[in-house]
Amino acid sequence: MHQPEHLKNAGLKSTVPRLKVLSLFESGTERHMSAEDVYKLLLASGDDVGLATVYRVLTQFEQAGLLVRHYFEGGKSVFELNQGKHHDHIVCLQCGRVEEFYDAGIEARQEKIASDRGFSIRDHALHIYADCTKKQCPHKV
Amino acid sequence: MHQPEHLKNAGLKSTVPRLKVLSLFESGTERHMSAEDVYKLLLASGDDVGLATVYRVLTQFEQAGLLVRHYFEGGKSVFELNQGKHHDHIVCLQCGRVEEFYDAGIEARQEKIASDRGFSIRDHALHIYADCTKKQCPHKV
DNA sequence: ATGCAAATGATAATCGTTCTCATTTGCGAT
DNA sequence: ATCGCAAATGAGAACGATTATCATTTGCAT
Repeated sequence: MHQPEHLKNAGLKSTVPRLKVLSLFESGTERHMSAEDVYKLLLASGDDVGLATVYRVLTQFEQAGLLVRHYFEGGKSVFELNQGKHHDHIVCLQCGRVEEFYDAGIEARQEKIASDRGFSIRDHALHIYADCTKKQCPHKV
Repeated sequence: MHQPEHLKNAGLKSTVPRLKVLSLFESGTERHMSAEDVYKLLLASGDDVGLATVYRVLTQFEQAGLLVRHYFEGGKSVFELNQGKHHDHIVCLQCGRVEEFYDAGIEARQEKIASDRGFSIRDHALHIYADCTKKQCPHKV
């Protein structure tokens, strides 16, 4: 069990709600979760943390670099464990499933485009919205 | 004056609020505007349309293909005239300025990535968030 | 064990957006 | 022109996601 170290390293004291949220992400049950998702999953497993706390903790984890926040279409933001390596996303419009990808060529071209125009990139988001043509895509997640 | 034709072609009857919103976009004052931006600019120029109407009209124009909607970070959506040619965006984090770009190589790679994984692209959004290094970037727009 | 700053949770508040519904308007038929 | 009515509007309520408030609880250094 190394979660407390993660929190300590991030300058956050290890409290019950923070440990629960972190281990939910580390459990790998769902890689991409909204605040609502986290809240409901915790409730379902008998741990009751307040919704406000979930929001606070997610934001703190994002600032601490433990989680990455994504703004997908539809308004609500989604979080995932920060595993160091940047990647982009394909979101299935049918089932909401999120798949990750990385393409060095795309990354390189973005850098060139930005610098050609006098910008220095701080962040970027490439979201592909698509229909997955596989049959394991029946329902909304 | 050809706005009424645009509306007619889109199957929308030409009403005062719709014409005002459309000509605001066509005036080129601001290329990218949120509902709030449109509402305030119209009020400022003496035309008072209701906020609800602005939202409705923007959504209708999007559905009719007259406008394109973008979901940038920060939650609120932003609209721009649909000029047929797809492009992506660089958003300056300092001044909020939005610059457009198109890169055939990036487009092609996206297609390949998606089809390799069994997805068919319906839409995509590539947003680069950056600092523009030029001096004409003093303030928040 | 003790104290206190930091964290929590219930609730109110906020923000962008959509809905409701009574009133107004565009426009085809007269 | 003008009548009639479906469609559109506007004011305000409602809504969903998120943030702020604040009294109570908790982690943890002493």
